Amino acid sequence: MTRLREREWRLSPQRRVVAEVLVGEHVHLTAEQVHDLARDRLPEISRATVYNTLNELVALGEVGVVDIVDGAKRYDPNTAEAHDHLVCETCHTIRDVPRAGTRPTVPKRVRDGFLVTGVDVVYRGVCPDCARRHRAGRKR
Amino acid sequence: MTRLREREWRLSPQRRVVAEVLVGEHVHLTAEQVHDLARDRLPEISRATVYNTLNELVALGEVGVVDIVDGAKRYDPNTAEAHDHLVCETCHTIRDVPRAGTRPTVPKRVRDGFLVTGVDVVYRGVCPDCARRHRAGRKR
DNA sequence: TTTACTGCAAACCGTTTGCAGTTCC
DNA sequence: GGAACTGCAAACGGTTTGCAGTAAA
Repeated sequence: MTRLREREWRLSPQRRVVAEVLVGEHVHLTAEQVHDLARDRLPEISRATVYNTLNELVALGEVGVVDIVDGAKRYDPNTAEAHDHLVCETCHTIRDVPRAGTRPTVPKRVRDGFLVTGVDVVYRGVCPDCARRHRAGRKR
Repeated sequence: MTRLREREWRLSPQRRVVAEVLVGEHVHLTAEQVHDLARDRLPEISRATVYNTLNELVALGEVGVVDIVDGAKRYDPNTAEAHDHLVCETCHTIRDVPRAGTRPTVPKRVRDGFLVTGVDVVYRGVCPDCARRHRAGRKR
């Protein structure tokens, strides 16, 4: 992540911190979460700079945007391998799902001149934690 | 659409108009578009009422929400048969895609206690009109 | 008559933008 | 030194909400 950028980018403390916050597996932070985490390391960083930096990282292809739940975009540093998402309808956490087997396709009759360039698959459900909490709730 | 509702709902001119606007095939209107069309028939109808009514129709299961492009939710009256969506990245129009063949599933290892209740598939690409316009643009 | 719905306007949330000041190269 | 970046605050687009008034049953 760091390497590539040094060739394209003016490196500022703010940008470094935003990039660092996004390192990891199964990371799908909202802009606000990124801002909070970034402020832990660099208290003066502004919301505008976080948004600007996130948009630049997206434009550079360094992070992806996941916009499948509750209004707020999530930023996903895993652009290396294509993957789908499994989202909990209750707590809105997201789990990455590696792609396996055949991908769904649009039947020829329906496609009809439409150039299809990609497919997004989103699985929805209830995560183990929320399922447990829900069971506990009923019992009480 | 009308029938079911009469058992659940207080029927007002505003609500009737919103419901009527949403009748049809391949209908994926934004709230604002619904408001505009509704005003053609009932000029005094307010934005708030349109939003309230749309939310009620969604809660009743009479219409679905499609939230896959450019910030604004689309309202989809086709809840009878499950279908996927094909969206043009350029003009943001949406085409319904009937489901055929097998649906993608989450590998057991990844699922791991997560209860999966649904899968959304979104195909992205360029519609014939936009592709044509794009070609014309290059030629010029 | 009563309860539920409407319209208005203000509030809201996530995000973007204009601008003056600052920093990186 | 100059272009590029930052922070602030205001503006934005889509959506929701509080409230006083109105209308469906």
